[in-house]
Amino acid sequence: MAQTDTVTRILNTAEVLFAERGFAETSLRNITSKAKVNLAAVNYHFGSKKALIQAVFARYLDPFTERFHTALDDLEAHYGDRPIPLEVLLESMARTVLEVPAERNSLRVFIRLLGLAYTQAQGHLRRYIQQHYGSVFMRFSELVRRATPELPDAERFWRLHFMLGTVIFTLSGLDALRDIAEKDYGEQVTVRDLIHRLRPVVVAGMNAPLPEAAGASSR
Amino acid sequence: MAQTDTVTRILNTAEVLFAERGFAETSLRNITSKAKVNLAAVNYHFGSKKALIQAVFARYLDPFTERFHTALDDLEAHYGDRPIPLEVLLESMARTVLEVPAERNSLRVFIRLLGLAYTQAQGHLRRYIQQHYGSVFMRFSELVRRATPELPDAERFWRLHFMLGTVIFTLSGLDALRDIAEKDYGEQVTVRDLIHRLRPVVVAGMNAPLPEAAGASSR
Amino acid sequence: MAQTDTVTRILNTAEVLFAERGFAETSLRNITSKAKVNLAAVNYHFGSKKALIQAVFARYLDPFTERFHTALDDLEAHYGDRPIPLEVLLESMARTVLEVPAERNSLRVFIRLLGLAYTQAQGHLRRYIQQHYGSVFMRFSELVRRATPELPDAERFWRLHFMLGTVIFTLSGLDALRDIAEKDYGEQVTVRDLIHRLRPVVVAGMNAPLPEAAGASSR
Amino acid sequence: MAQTDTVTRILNTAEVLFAERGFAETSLRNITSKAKVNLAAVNYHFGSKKALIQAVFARYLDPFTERFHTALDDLEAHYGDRPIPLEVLLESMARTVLEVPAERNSLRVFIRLLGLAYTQAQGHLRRYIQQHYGSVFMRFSELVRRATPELPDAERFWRLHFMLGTVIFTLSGLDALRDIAEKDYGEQVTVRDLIHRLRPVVVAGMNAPLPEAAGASSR
DNA sequence: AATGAATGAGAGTTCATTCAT
DNA sequence: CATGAATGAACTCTCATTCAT
Repeated sequence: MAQTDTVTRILNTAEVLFAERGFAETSLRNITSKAKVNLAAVNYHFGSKKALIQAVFARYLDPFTERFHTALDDLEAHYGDRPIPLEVLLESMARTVLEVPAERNSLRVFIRLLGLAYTQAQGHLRRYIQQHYGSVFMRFSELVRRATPELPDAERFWRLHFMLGTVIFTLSGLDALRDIAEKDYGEQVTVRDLIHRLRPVVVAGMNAPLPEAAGASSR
Repeated sequence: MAQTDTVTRILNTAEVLFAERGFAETSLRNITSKAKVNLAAVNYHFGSKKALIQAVFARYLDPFTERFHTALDDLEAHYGDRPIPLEVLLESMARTVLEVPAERNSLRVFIRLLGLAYTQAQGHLRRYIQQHYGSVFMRFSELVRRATPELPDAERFWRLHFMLGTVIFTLSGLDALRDIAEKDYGEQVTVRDLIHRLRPVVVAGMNAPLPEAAGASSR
Repeated sequence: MAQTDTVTRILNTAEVLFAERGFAETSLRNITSKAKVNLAAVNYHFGSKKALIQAVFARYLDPFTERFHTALDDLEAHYGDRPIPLEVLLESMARTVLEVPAERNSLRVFIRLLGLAYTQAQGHLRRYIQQHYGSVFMRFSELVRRATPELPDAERFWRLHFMLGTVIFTLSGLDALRDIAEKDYGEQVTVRDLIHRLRPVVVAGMNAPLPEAAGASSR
Repeated sequence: MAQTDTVTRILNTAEVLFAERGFAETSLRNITSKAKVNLAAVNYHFGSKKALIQAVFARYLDPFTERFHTALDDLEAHYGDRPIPLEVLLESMARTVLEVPAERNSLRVFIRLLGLAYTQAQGHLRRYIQQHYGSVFMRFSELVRRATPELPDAERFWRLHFMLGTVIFTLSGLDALRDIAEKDYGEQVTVRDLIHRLRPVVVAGMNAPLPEAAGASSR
């Protein structure tokens, strides 16, 4: 058992390379040669490159989903019929996001992968994520709805995605930004620091005043 | 001159395909065949695929930079030594962003390209943008600094990028989101609507209270 | 014993797939997955793909050879020194061909396999068949020789193969032809019907007048 | 012009290898290395292996079809309303088959390819041939119908295919048979000799008496 | 007796780029 | 100024076979 088994080695290497360079730019040869594994092993164990990509995500999202459901169960048990405050919900989500990959010591990778999932043209991946993990997001959305009754539904929808963008975009582009920040402000920033910084911004964003009625909105 | 010349045809086609599928996923064959242009034409006119990508960006960013400088000149002339309010700065930027591609009728494409520039592993592109357009961003940053004197420098740096993330992420992932929004809330959303919605959120985010002192954070 | 044993399952599946798609186009994975058998089982039980192909043939040809020898024994016993008429010989062969796979309920598969053996580039198979089953064909040829004393030896040799071609080609390409025939003439044809139709044609072909002397033929 | 151009070199090599070993058993690497041509050239010029296979056929069938139509035109002009005798039709077809590839000095290859087209599992090829060359076969069939008015339509259909089988099977398996014939009967046989031998057999087969009514035709 | 894991070889295809014309 | 032809490299995937257990 001294040497990690092939499947794990592939997954570990793949997630790092995917996160660094994207899906299309990472070839199976890159992965297998770095993982010191036969080229055919990917197809043997996963079936295809697409399936490998999905497996990389599943390894993060499966435990995340499970824990997040549990966390929400606890919150609902505690608050009963009263709505759970927005801050608490966000806090709970953030904590779960931090916990899961912490064990694998690669939060950065996880976030970066999430970013890629949104921006890279991997339709199959978007479908996969929606199918397998859509329900937990729906549950969270519904709780957010109860926490922000004053927001029109459409507005809340968009703001959730605004905030999603804030988080994913920042964290997934972290490497480049971190270099600049370090040079200019002498700070060494971890993902945890950023999440700490993000919290008030996200809350303020969600609670921002409604835009004035669109009035003579052009074209 | 009846038929648009080769270079323009390539640029027009390339920007659409890049925006739709990303850089790596768009082959020169895709571009040249759709543009009805010889395969070798790209290398002939631009030298390489990388140079084509940069040219696509330059066609947007050159006029943008010029106009934005002008707009900032006007503002500075008007406000003199007084700091320009944050809302005004953001408003000015938004207007310029909207104006430039409006002439080419492809705001969506522009935004999507910006998103790709950040998330796709095109180091050369990031370098190119920083080299050619870094100065205008620096000027804008400095003005924001004066508009938000109470924010620590590092905090402002990060918040600016948070907000950049909000905007680019949302707008560049627009197509997918728009489908959902339309189905669920019966809204048909344009980029302009979204910018309208984004404004209060961005302002609130920038003005959010500072995070409580991080305590003995770090990883 | 309720579940058929591995070897038989492999043979059953292999013969069907080979007949449907040919040898090269049928992979061991196709066979083993459809047979619900381990991939390595083929190599374990048969040694190689070639050996499997031969085994598939042997399962038909061994009983065929045995019965055909018996049938010819009977005929020789009955006719003594007199030559056995051509029609009788053909009839006897046809009956044997029909009997053997009838038990396995897959005449079509058998014929199709025979066709493949001739047309697909499996040198090893041709050699195998010739080695193991050449003698019964020789015996049959000799009887045909006595039944058609007026034919020059070379002519008889070729005509036998002409007729072999007629039969194998028709029956092994049956599926495609059957579709056409059914559509155009509203007939639903079985292999038995075709053999019924083939008989007079084959006899007439064998008894056709000799070609006029080739004159100064050559290529 | 000293060295034949790439496309022709590919076609020449491909047709020989296909004829020798079949389609699936011949790799593009086989072809391009033997033709001393870059591997990518096949995809560049033909698009895919399938398209190459079709091109190989078209190079024979296009001139064949044209000439055969001309030959049938001549016959119809000569016979007017009277039916063209079966022997004349077959003779005309045989002559055309012999003429066309004679110029390319590779009748054997052509016939072998035809055999493969029927027996190898290349659905696309069967479709291609039917689409492009179905009409000339239909025209021929109709003339045969008028030449054999006493035959029921279905019977004629099947007999035509019987005879097709005779010819294609024999000629395409020629190499193996020729070896035997040469050893046993000291003959050296050319395709032309065989066609000479085939003629009376085919005619006799077409004119064979009808099979007795199927009576108690079993399953 | 049987199998999951692994492997080297080779398949067809696509790529950005180059070059002679 | 422009292009058809060509190319070497790299791609994902499938193959029959082997081997430790």
